[in-house]
Amino acid sequence: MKEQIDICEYINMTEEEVKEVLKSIPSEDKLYNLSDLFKVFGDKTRIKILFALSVAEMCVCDIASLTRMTQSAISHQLKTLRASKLVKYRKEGKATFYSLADDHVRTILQQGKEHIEE
Amino acid sequence: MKEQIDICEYINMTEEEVKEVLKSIPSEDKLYNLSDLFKVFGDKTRIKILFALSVAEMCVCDIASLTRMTQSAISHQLKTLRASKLVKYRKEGKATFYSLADDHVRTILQQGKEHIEE
DNA sequence: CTTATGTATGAGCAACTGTTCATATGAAAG
DNA sequence: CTTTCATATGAACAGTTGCTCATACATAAG
Repeated sequence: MKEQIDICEYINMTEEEVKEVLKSIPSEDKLYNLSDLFKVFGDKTRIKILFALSVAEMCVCDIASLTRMTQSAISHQLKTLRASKLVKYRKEGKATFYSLADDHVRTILQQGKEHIEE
Repeated sequence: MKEQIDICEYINMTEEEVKEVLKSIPSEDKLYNLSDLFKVFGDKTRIKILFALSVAEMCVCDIASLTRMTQSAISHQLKTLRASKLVKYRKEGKATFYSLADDHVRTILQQGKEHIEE
């Protein structure tokens, strides 16, 4: 990231607009967290898991069975989903049951679906 | 992706639930498009651009200036954003002006922001 | 104790991604 | 025509990612 303001000769905006635009761009820190969050949705296996969990709580082997993925692959991805707080879990004997953490997940998936279906 | 149904001895769900879960998982084709869409949001530079454009239409050099990125980097990313139909553009003389394609973009960004701010 | 089952995790590797650099294209000005 | 400015794009390279395989851990059963 270089110092690079004014690469073009003029800016096609009023100073007022420039201020507003700069204000609208979140801090580096938030941008980092935000892009990290969306990266999690950017994988077929993980959205598959999220769609499945949006219906019912499931244990790891259930998820692996129904998504037709290996236990290891699912376990690795659940770790990612846990880290982003998109799923929560509870242990019961040998099994671990996962479910969606909150409703933002459903909303984001829904909006995405609407966008591609247009 | 291997044949891998029934990796565990029993499924902890009723047949009814299994059916519902399988119904909730979109087709491979849709999963591909969906994860591709979210991948686009999974990059700091691109969300920066989207936040900027959510305020005002801007030309490439404006975006580069205000996001403090090189013209080339921005141009490459705008290509990605165009491909996902998240931005639209119009040419005017030497310049190309970009703007947001629709409101799903704003909603998705907003929901993401809410999630990380909790 | 030993064994079996469900889950988690580290290493390794192929595939993908985002940037830089060099260059091409296209429109306006001289 | 040539030059200049705004934008687009291809190649190359470093960094990242998601899988598999092997293995470790934890709980339950024998």
